Amino acid sequence: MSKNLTSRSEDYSKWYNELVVKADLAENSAVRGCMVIKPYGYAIWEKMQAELDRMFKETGHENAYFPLFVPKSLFEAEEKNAEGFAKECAIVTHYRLQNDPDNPGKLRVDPDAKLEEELIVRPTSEAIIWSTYKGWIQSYRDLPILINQWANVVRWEMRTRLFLRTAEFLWQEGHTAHETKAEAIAEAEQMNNVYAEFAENFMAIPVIKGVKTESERFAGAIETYCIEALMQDGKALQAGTSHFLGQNFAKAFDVKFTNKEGKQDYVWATSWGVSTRLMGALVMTHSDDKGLVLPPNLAPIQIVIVPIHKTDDQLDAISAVSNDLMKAFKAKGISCKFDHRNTHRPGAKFAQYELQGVPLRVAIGSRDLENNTVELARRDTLTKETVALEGLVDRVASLLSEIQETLFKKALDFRDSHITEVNSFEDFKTVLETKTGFISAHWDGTIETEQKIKDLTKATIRCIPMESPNEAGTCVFTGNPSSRRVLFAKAY
RNA sequence: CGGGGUGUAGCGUAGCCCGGUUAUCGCGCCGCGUUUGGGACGCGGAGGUCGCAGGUUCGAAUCCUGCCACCCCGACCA
Repeated sequence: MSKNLTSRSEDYSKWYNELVVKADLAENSAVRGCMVIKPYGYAIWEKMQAELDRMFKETGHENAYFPLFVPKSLFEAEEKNAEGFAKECAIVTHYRLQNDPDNPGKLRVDPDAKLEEELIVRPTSEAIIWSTYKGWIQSYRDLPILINQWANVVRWEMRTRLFLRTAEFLWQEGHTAHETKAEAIAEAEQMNNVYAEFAENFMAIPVIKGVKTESERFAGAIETYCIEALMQDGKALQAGTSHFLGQNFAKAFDVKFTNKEGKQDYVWATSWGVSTRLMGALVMTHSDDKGLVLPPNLAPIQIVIVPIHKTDDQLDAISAVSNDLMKAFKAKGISCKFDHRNTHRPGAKFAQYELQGVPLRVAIGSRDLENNTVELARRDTLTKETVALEGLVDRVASLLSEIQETLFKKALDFRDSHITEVNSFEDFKTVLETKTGFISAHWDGTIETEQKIKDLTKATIRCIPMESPNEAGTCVFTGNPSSRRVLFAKAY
C-alpha cells in the first residue's frame, strides 16, 4: 500500500483503505497500478459525477458512449495524438483462448485467433469519436455537436501512483464539433471555467486557470487550457484540462461540412476531461492526520448520529430522538446516518467517521436526553460543543455551508501564501526548495529555457495564468525580455 | 527501462548476518463474560505455500542461482 499521497502524514494506508485498494489480484498479475474503488470512495465519485453532469447539461451537452477498442488504423490517423500516446497503449492482438496441450488445466492464447488488425484499448477517445462524427456531419445545420462520455481509459504508465496516475482510470471526456474557430475556442474556455467552478464551489479546491506552454500541451491540440491546484505538500496538480483542437482531428478523419456559403470546410473541435485524479486532489488538499476531510457538498454522509448508552432502554430513548432528527435532516436534504451498532463502542465510531471525513457528528447520551441537548462535533476544526436539540437542524444546515466555505478559505489561504514572485534564478531555486509552491516569474517564451529550468530544478511551467496582467520584465533564467509572468512549480 | 530497497497470517512486524524443537510479537478476527460521554478489559481460540521455482545440506524463513511483485529515486504522464 502506497503511503505517499501526501507528505503530511506518516501513514495514510488506513484511511486510503476506506476509499480504495490497489489491485493485487494474483501473483504474476499483469494488472498493475489499477485500483479497486470501494463503496465509500465510489460514493464520493458518484457525487462528483452527478454535479459535473448537471453542469455539462446546463451548458448544452449530452451524454453518449463510444467503444473501448480503437482499431490501430484509426488510432494512428491523427499523427501527433497517436505519437503522444503510442508509448503507453495496451493492445488487443487475439480474441480467443484454448486449452494448453503442454500444460494441462491451463489456458493459452489460441495462435489461430490473431486479429487481422490490432485493437488499441483507448487511452483517450478522439480517434474513435472523430471517425464516428464523420458520418454525422454534412452541413452547418448538423453543428454544433456537444457530447460527453463517462468512461474508463487505459494508459500503460511506467510508474503509477494511486489516484494520481493509475493504469486504468475513470473520467469524463467531452468532444465537441463546431462551425467556427471562435465558437470552438469559446467552448474550450467555457469548459475550463466549468471545471474551475466545480473545483472551487463543489470540491473547495482553489484553482488557477491558465493555458499550457507548447511542451505541456495535449498531443494534437492547438491550445490546452487547464486548472492547476496546489497540494498541501507544496506540489502542483493539474486538476482538469480543456483543449482547443483546431481542425487537426477534422482533417485527420476527413470531417467536412458545407457552410452557410455553400463551401466545404473542416469542422473545429474541442475535447475536455477530468478524472478520478480529482479524488487524489481532494485528499491532498483537505486531509489531515486523522484522515479525510470532506467538503459537505461531496460527503456521502454529511452528519452521523452516535448514540451513547448503557442499557437497551436508554438506546430506545435515544433512537426515538435520533429517528426524529433523521427525518428532519432528510427533509432538509441533509444526508445522515444513525450508527446504532452495538458491536462498536462510541470512541471507535468517532475515530471511524473522522477517518471517513464526515463533516459533522452528533453524539446523544442519557445526559443529553435529560437536558434536551446533543454534542455536536465538526470534522474540519475538530471542535465540539453541547448544543440545544431545539433548532439543531437549522444549525446543522448552516454549519454545513460554513464548513464548505471554511475549507475553501483555508485551502485558498494556503495556496495564495504559496505563490511567490521571484526575479532572479537564485531566488527561484531557493524558494522552490525551502518554501515550495508556485513561483511567479518571467520567462522568455522559449521551449529551450523551459527545458533547462526543468533540468536544473525539476520545476515546470504549470500554466500561463489567464488573469495575469501584462508586465514588462526579463526572463528569470536568460534575462531576455518577457511580457508577463508564468507559474512554475514542481508537479505530480 | 536505469539506480537503490523490500517481500514472513487481513494489516504491521521479530527471526536471516552465524542453517537446528511446534516461526515471534502487536493490531484485527471468532467465543464467553464484564463494559459503553474519545479507538474497552479479562480468559479462551482460529488463522502461515516464510513472494515463486530450482539448488546446496541429514536439516533452509535463514546459504546459492534464477524469476516475480511491490516501494523510493530518475525518464514518461491526467
